[in-house]
Amino acid sequence: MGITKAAHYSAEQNELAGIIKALGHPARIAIVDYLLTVDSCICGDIVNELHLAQPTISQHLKELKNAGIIKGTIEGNAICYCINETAIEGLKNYFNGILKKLENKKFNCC
Amino acid sequence: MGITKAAHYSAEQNELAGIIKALGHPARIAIVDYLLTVDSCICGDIVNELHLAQPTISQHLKELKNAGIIKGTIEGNAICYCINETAIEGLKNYFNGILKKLENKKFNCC
DNA sequence: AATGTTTATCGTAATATTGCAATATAATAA
DNA sequence: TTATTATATTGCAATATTACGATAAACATT
Repeated sequence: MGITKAAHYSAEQNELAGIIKALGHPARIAIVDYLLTVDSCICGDIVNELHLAQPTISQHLKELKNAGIIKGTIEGNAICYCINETAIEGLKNYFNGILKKLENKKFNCC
Repeated sequence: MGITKAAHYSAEQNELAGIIKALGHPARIAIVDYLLTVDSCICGDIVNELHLAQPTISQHLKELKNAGIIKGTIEGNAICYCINETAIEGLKNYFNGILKKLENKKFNCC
């Protein structure tokens, strides 16, 4: 990013943008896709699934975790990552809220 | 962004990440917020609302438009921007789909 | 035609992101 | 203890994003 002026926006706008930004990369969409397909969630095999080096995956996982989109717990040697349902619900509600506001608008002219 | 390897992901993943990324900035969240509050959508006053210079706003509007999140039509001298309901529905459906998949998963252990 | 108004584009500086090799850390296995 | 395995961190090069001043383009008004 460049020089984002976070101070100009509300806390809600900054937080929401942060969460959404975390999903705004195909690798991280792919990680979420993958977490949904596997029934176990010991997820070292993400490195084999995506064509990215292990440090790169680790970095993407960290960003998803910081944004609250995934949760991780230590499972002995490995780490268990899974999707944080609450965060996804929050995003669904945000977009649903936009749709409801659009219904109440007098003009959405374009 | 750095060196994103778009070729490694599916067309759906790339497209979705692009749309989501467009909303992953507080200024663009604020623009969407603002478009929802005004009943007219002649939107030159976005420049007064957000604390950003006119070229910066124009650039953000362009990105939102490229991503399909807003639509713009020429209204004489000015331009009328409004939210593209279809795109928002798509995003809502994506997150709703994740929630449904989570319900069907045997383990979401974390 | 000349002026003003509104939005877009260009060029560029400052900063952020992406990806990876090398290395570190932490737990397990031999 | 010494490997081995799994994940994280560091450091860096390549690239992308953000913001803005200057300017252009398009239309409206006088």
